[in-house]
Amino acid sequence: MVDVDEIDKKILVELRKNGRITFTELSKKLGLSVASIKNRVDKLERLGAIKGYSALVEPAFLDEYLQTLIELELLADDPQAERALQEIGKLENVLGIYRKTGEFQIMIRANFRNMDELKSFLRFLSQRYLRKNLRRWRVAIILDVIKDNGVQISKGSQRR
Amino acid sequence: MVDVDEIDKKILVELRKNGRITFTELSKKLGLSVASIKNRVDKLERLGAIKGYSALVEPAFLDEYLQTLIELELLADDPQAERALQEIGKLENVLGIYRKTGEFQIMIRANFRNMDELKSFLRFLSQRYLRKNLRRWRVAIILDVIKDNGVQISKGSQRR
DNA sequence: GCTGAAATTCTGGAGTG
DNA sequence: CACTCCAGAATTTCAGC
Repeated sequence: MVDVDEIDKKILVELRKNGRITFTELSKKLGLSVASIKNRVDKLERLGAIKGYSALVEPAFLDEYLQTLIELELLADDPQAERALQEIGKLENVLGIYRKTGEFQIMIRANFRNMDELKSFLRFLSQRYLRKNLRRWRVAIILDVIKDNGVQISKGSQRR
Repeated sequence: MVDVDEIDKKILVELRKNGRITFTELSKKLGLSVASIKNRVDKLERLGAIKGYSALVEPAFLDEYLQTLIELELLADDPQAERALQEIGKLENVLGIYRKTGEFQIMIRANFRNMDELKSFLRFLSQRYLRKNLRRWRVAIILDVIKDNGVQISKGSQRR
């Protein structure tokens, strides 16, 4: 990775741990002026090293009582499916979509208000988007989140 | 969820999409004064609705060329293992740890610089932490991230 | 590239209806 | 709850090194 030095990497590590840290704090931690920190963060965003920022929201507060990991086995990687996944990614309750190795090539992380919503999502997936391509799926329920996106979640946080 | 109304939920949704949005911008989007937005965000953090903030970092910029999903099958949920998972969560390259249903009860999302680092992490898991408890694991390589933590990632971003 | 300093914008508290 | 007010911080821009 050209254009990115050790200080930049430290900035990335800090921002992954705390996405709302101020440039002022960063400048104290790393011993650079605020202006330099800003220049570097701007550069990192421009280079695509930082894709965005996100708050880690406890799903229950959005009435998302069901956290799931859904794996999909597709028959082929056609561009159709690729586009379908982009579309699915626009849904607010879909937190992550990953292409991966293994029996199931796609992993979706999605939250739902209840079983009915999950069921209609699965119906939606097969009917609307991945009609011929989707061979089977597997759903796991997330029982507890210990760490998420680089942020350690306090124990027993799933209580309501 | 008592204490959380529709406006609060909109705030959570916005912050999940953009964790660094200013209160001023939020106030424009939602038609409330800046002070009210701040009061609400403070409340949401206090209530634990917001667990933290994170930047989405393209792993290659941290020399993390190997993105993985590691599943663990544990023999029992003893408190030992619970503590071990907390410890593992302190590692910077471990982005997520989830307890879940299914054959494998734990899913870890972790990034590595190379195969050797992955191998020593797996050795570490079984030797150091989960000695008697760990029955087996399964590793999948993440090939592409389409959406992550509520933030859509531009297509073909995994190129290098 | 980094810096300090000025201009602008945002945040955090106190207080009001 | 939501609002205004305002002091103090943080951010942004820029000239100079």
